[in-house]
Amino acid sequence: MMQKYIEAELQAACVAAGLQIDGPIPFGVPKQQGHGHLSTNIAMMHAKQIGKQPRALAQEIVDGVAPSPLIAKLEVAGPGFINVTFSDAVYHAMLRDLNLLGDEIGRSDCGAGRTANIEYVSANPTGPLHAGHGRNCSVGDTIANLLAWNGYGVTREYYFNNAGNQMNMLGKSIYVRLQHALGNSDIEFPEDGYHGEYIQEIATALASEHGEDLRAMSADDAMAFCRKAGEAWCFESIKRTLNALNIHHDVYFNEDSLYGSGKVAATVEELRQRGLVYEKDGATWFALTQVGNPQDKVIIKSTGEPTYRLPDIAYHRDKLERGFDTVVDIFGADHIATVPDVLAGVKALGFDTDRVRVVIHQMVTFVEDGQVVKFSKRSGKSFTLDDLIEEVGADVVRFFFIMRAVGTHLEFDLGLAKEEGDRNPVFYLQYAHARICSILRKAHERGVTLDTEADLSVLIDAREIELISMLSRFRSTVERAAENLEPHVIAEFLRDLAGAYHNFYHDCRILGAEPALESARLLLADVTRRAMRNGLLILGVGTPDRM
RNA sequence: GCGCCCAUAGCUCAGUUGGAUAGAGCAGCAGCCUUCUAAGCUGCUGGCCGCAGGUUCGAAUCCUGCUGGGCGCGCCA
Repeated sequence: MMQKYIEAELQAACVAAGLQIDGPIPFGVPKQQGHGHLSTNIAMMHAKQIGKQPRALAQEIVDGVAPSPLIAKLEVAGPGFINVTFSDAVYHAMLRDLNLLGDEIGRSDCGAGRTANIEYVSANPTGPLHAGHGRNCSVGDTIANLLAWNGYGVTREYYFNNAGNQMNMLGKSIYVRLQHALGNSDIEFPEDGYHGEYIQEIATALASEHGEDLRAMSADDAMAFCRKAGEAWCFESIKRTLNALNIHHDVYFNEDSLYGSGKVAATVEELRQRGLVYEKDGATWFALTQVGNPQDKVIIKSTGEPTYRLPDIAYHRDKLERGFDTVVDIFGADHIATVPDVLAGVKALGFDTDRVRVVIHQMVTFVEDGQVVKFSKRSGKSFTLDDLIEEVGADVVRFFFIMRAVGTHLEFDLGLAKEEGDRNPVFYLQYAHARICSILRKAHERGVTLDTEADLSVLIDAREIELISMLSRFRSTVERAAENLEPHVIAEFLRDLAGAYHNFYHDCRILGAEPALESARLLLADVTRRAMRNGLLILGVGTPDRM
């Protein structure tokens, strides 16, 4: 935002100095105080090609910029940086512009006219979501929010399979528990069955509600009944959990529909026509080695059933055919193996794989009191996402799961998450928001009203300027986070924003200051409130008015 | 063995796509509330950016090779 105030001037000066510049001038925000508000290395980048010393070239450029009331200082520093220090008036102008954005502050239209499909969660209905699923849920939903905030038409999608072996095993597991509940204790529980407590819960419910009917059924019918009831139970559980996290999908896509529509068969056929499919050992293979992948993979088993790979390819093709400009997949690191196969598949079918963006998040470790907490999905003592939400709250769950870069292993500190105090980073942000709301309430009580026309030139404290500077970076930060599909960038930004506000709050008295100053500071606080609120909304975290 | 990810302060992590003296939080130490929320603020302590080379004006960042850890490598998803 600051750049537009200086870029044209510098561009002209560069041309005058004999530089050929294509594209915008690169700017950075110096981290060091005393290096100005904005910095460019343009002279260092081009010094060599026109045979000048970097510092000399930088000086030449600086000399070519006409004095302006907007620029307080323009100087050459270090090996050849050009540092720009704006006058306070620039910040006052920026704050005025930011205020005019109202509740839309932080919103961008850089994705306008484009559509994006984000597929996340996508757990099969074989059980409740476990705590580790929280990362996929939170990352996916936050990315969807980010794209929406940048103007994309966003579709949130959940892909599931309710027809495979896993579902049969779910039905069988429930069936056996049910038989036990009905008194047939001689049936053995399947080796690789689902051991979770919820299986027992479902079985007990079925026994009491449909015991007589089930007794009358054949084993196959009863098992099918159990499978169906199990699926319904699991889906209800999953949706309830997602609801608690404020996650709502637009589309639930059933893998099964790809068979009904003939898309799976068509995919095999088209790959075959391109010479990428062959039969071996009774199975049908996808010749991935022909497109540069390390090994061929089975897409239809000798039993006639497809492996997950085939419908996955058909599914991605379907998403691309639905016309989304961008198709985003959110996968855990344990599913990384499918990515090259699926991409190779859709590429072989003639689609541009640049439209597909795969976010792979690393695994989560839960830690308490310095000890790693071990949970095994099959042990029966699983740690569900519901348990986690109950323990630490939905806001903390969402925030903790997105506060680290997706590519790094996430250590989820349960002790820290449970603290409702100053050590907990979520509260630091919410506290800043609540504090501002409190002041606005108090101002209202005192009859002090928000004045959009307030004279902002009285804001000259370093804390005030720093806070405005932070606010001015909000939109570009949201754009960058969306562009790179990096939710944690927002969390980092909001921490800095909250810090800048707390500093301002501490040093600059608002209520009771000189009327002009009070008015200007109140406006600054309110713009900060809206930015903080929108940032928290992007993260799907609550925005309490008081704490 | 092969593929992907990671390695930065005692701990957990940032680092604006290659910039200046590498930053936060927590932990530790020392301060700040008769005034808008102290869930806050200020200061101090703390570093071979895993190791070794390379690329260039300049590398935590890019390339190569190691070391250590995570996740995968199925006619499971």
